[in-house]
Amino acid sequence: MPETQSPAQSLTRREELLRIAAELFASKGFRNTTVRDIADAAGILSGSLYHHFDSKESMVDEILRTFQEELFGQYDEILAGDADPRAKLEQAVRVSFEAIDRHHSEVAIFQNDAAYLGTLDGFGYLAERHAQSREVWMRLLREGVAAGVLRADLDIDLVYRFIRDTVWVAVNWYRPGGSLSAAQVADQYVTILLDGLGA
Amino acid sequence: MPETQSPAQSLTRREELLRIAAELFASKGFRNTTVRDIADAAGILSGSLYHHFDSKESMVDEILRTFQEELFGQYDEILAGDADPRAKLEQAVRVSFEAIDRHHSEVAIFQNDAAYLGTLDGFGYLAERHAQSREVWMRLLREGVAAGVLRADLDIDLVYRFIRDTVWVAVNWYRPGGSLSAAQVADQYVTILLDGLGA
DNA sequence: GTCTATATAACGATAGAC
DNA sequence: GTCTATCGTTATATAGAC
Repeated sequence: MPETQSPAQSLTRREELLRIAAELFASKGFRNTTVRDIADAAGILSGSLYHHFDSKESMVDEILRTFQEELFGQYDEILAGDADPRAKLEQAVRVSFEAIDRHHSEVAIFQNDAAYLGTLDGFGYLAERHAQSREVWMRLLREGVAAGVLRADLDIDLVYRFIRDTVWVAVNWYRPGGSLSAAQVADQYVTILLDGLGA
Repeated sequence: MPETQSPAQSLTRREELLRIAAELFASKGFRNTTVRDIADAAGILSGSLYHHFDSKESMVDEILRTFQEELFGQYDEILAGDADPRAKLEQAVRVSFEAIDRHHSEVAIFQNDAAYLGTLDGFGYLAERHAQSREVWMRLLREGVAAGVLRADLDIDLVYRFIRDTVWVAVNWYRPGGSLSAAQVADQYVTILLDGLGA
């Protein structure tokens, strides 16, 4: 029925183009991906992309906003839960690796291009999300120290950066569907973080 | 003496331009830094840069080669030393943070742009150095497990990636001359890695 | 929804004057 | 060693035909 395309079909085409763009942004970087790259991968010409999106920037904007709404919803659930401090830290690490597994492209774009994108108009929410993420982890760490399950002799800001970097940078080598599952990686990371490498 | 410029003076000007370029590559990324950006920062016009260098790529090539020769020389010294396995791991972490402190731009370029640069002709040594770095850390870890100072129940490849990522990604927030010295950061990272965060 | 065709700007790099 | 001037290419984005 070419005359009466459903909204669902339009949405599907739009989402398909966003998925293609996200994979290219993730693997080559936002600046290093041209609209011609995206159009080629989609089997159309570059000009045709502008029927669906206003600009290249609006594409990455939509990709990142959708992903971050889901991720921070999960962090909020952990904070609101009634698990003990050590379990909450473990949950936060696991949720992060699940995000790397299920939204690999989006995490890679956020990890590798957020610094540049944050300088553009309309991307101020990236800095807000960054601050929000810091608050989540810092609160988990402070609760852990207060409860006596985390050692108190370390610089807590440095510990935050250690965990944040360690978790998110894994997107650059972790491959969904590979030999190690996200849960397996998360288990070992939690072990190293909380118990250390020492025998 | 304008007629008889010494080699030292030419070298100084060349090194000054490389330093300016390295800072821009590090803060904005290689692809996102134009030759006009470099020339502007140096107070000359873009065409004048080509009196000193063949291309933008040859500039970053010279920056990375010089840095890596020094860094891997230090790793080799650690491997050849007679310290115990745990001390060698500590030394490797400290040497890495000293590199972040004293060669901040170079480390940032290697951390952020090596994946792209490695695809270019003439940059095959980046992959070689990457493999060499892996061998250094894997050898240190295997010796640690064999000596019984490191726990043996973890995936050693995953531990390698954990340490590598954790150490080098710190270049994105560490600032030379800031409130935390490289040695202080290295001390706390070694503590977290070997002893863990658990109380 | 895609194509043809093109506007406009920025890019890396070059040639020759000074 | 730098400047003037510009070439050739590629980038994002647009206008209108189909």
